[in-house]
Amino acid sequence: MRPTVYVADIAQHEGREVTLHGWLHNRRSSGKLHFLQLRDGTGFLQCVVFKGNVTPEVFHEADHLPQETSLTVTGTVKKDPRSPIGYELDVKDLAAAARPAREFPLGHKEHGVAFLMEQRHLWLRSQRQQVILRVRHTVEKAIRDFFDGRGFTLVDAPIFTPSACEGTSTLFEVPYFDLGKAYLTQSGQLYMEAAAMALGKAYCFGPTFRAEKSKTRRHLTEFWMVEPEVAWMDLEGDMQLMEEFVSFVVQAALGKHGRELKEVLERDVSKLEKVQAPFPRITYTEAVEVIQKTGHPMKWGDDIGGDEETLVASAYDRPVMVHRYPAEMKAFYFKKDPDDPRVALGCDVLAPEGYGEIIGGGQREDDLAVLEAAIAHHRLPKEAFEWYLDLRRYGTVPHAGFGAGVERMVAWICGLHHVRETIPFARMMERITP
RNA sequence: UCCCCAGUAGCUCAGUCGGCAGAGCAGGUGACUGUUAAUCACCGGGUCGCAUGUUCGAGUCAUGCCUGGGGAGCCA
Repeated sequence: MRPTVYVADIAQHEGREVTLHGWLHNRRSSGKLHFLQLRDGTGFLQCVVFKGNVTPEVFHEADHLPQETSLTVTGTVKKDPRSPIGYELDVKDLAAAARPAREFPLGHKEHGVAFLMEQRHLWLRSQRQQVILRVRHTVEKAIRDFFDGRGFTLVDAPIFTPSACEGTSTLFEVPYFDLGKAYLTQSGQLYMEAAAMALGKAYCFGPTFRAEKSKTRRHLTEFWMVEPEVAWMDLEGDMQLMEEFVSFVVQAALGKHGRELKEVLERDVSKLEKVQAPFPRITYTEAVEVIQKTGHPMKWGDDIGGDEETLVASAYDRPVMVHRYPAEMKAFYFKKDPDDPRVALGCDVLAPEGYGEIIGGGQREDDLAVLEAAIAHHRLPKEAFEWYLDLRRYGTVPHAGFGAGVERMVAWICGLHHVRETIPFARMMERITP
């Protein structure tokens, strides 16, 4: 095999004869010219087969190769203003490595969502899905870079857990030897609190599972979440961390994929350019007033649902931070506001353009007696939380953190209708294959 | 768990009042020296989701079921 040249590096080879490996993405013909669109994972390159430049056998084959044939092409790299990437390959020779055993199911016209999800393993080959997967990769790398650059330590949380972290959501149950039932994690937060008491600043980044029967564009049963936790941090510090985190990740994705977002995904990137800290902050109480002013029926104590989220978020051109929710609506571990015990020191970040909650977090209850009372109030089994209570028994400190959903962030950044396209193989209530 | 919608060719869909199963794309055979989802001509392609019922006759009407999609609740 000759050293492989990639489409992404094609400009370096102008005027030279090179060999590329890839797949036949599409093919057009115009008599004595065949146009082959070669896809190699790094980009798309038009290979021009002129009848006078190749053998009759090669010319005939070039007009009969099916879509997604794997092939090797040799030719001269030529500059051409008609090409979207500025270059074409003037083909001298080509050989099919493997013709498809049967017709490739995905054409270049429209397909329905259900069919595309059934063919997800093949759908990934489309330009659009390639861009989304690359943005996801960049988002995940930016997440790591952000925390690593601020002295956080990555601490992997367990996937098997003995019980619910929050006691509300439905969990996936699995048999666990002689110990009975285990559950797939729905949050690594409690473990990160333990890690923060050891390392000061810690975060976990991994899959999370929710067995809720949610059928919406914002839900998956298996999704990825990053959860930082910081000792000696209050809600104010936490909110500052949130806005700096979101800004960093969005700008990283924009910097690396701005052109693809614009050209392939048709994203209005000017809206992403505005995503710079600080973000607007309003209390839950203020949010309720904003919602009421729009004529939407709502009273203090009601949850902010999807419609209400959009009403609040659409008032700003940046993500909005809604803090100090009614304590009754939040999990047992949230610390109550000393100035108003009706509300918890929690904060949600709502993305603009109707993408909803991308972050949830806040300051944790650090007082042993108050936390014990909260566990009792929520009717949770105290035995299961003894280790968690130990964190308050041995040198308790104020601490805070949050959880950010990767798929919702990617969907927002890419401007997608549904989170299922942001994860390589989505797991949903009605789908577990491929 | 609840509400709404859809299921007809490989794919996307049309199918009127209940009366012979259709189109575009994809595939095949050709034409064309600049195509960008190329275009043009011709050809092949059907368990109308499943079951029961009404009817002389059901893709079409009724009931039930299955599958999928959208949303609510809940959440990231």
